[in-house]
Amino acid sequence: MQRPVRKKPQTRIQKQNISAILDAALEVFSAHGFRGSTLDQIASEAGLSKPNVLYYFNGKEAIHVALLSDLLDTWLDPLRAMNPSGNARDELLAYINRKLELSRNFPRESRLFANEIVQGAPRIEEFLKGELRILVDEKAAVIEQWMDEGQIAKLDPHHLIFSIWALTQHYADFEAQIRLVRGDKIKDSYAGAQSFVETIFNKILTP
Amino acid sequence: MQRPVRKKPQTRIQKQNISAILDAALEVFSAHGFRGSTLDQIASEAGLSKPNVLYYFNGKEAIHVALLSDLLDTWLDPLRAMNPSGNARDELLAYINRKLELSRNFPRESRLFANEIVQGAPRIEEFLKGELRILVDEKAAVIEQWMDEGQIAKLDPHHLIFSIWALTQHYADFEAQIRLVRGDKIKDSYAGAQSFVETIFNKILTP
DNA sequence: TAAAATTTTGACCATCTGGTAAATTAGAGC
DNA sequence: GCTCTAATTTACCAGATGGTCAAAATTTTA
Repeated sequence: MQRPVRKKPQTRIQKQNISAILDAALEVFSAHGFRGSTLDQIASEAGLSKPNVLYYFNGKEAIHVALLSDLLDTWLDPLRAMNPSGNARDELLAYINRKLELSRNFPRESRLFANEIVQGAPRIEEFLKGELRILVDEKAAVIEQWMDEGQIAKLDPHHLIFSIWALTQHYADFEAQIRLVRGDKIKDSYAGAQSFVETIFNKILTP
Repeated sequence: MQRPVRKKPQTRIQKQNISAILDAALEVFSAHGFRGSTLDQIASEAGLSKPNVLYYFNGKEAIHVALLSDLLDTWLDPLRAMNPSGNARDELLAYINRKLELSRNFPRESRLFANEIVQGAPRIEEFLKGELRILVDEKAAVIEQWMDEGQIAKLDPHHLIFSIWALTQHYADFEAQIRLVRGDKIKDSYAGAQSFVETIFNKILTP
């Protein structure tokens, strides 16, 4: 009678359905937020019945938690990859590009995250003031070091990081606004975004 | 038997209650999104009973629409106020400061807007591709003119506007993230924000 | 102050939603 | 094929939620 819940996928059907549910849930949660999403929507999107979905997860909350856990893990990677002993400008621009790529390739994940934050981050508070904060403080110190060495312009390193987040995530999180304001003029809004963001950060970082 | 619905407030009680409801709804909607908010929450926050709230508005949707209408109107003002015959850098920096002030003074309104956009802007699509788009295109042309005159650096004017939105709204919309990442170190996160944003846009705009 | 109009309330609904239990079906291993 | 387990479905339920209605209370007006 042991449910597959909270055990790593074993059978092929489990792997397949759990991944279908998570993908469906990402679609739905990122578009409507946690409370705005229903199990019926997720089930239907996954091509399963509601009770069948609940056979694989202990509840709506559990699906959401599973999604966020997966996400938060990869969310830190781009910042973590910034190398303190590398060249300041190169490292920062590479970080910016990694963030922009993340927004381009995983817009649903970005919006899932955005939904959480806009609504006060009730479910990821611990992550933000724990892991993320430690990493940010650490990298801010690195950036400050680079500034002291004169490699890049002197700015508030925390605000610099925030500005990178703001600009890169904006293209995923506010995609609807950009698309509607620009109309059908532009196919891939990231094309221009990439070169624009690179240009302005080059200016920003120049001492 | 005529309900006060959709008539401009007349009696003192109407004025008072309608404004209490809108304020409560702003609080609740901006924190939980449309579907995440309940009439009970709004009623309780407004200090009224649910049927009493529905005496003043034709339903949950109507309250939301009323809020957004009020908001969208003022949302355009800062951009609209940009004077084509003024000095480019001064006008842009003034615009940036107006947007930042709006985020600082009306964070709930900003988050209400953000919630809408992140979730695909279902209720303000017409506004975005109508009024907003026209205004943006118009102002983008002005900015391009300034660039051609050599007053400021040549950049994609649309992306420049998006970057201003991204940076200024970030402080309101992602306030939770900033607060939790920075911890209790900082009292007013806007203090640093204002000078940071001004600094980097000065660099960005320099030819 | 009495009549008329406005405001508020309490009791109620229909529907939606997250979730459960038991029974049924499909699949894997032998 | 047979058995045991995994997977799926059908039928439900309890609580939440948006909304209604008529009666009661309050305010305004004459």
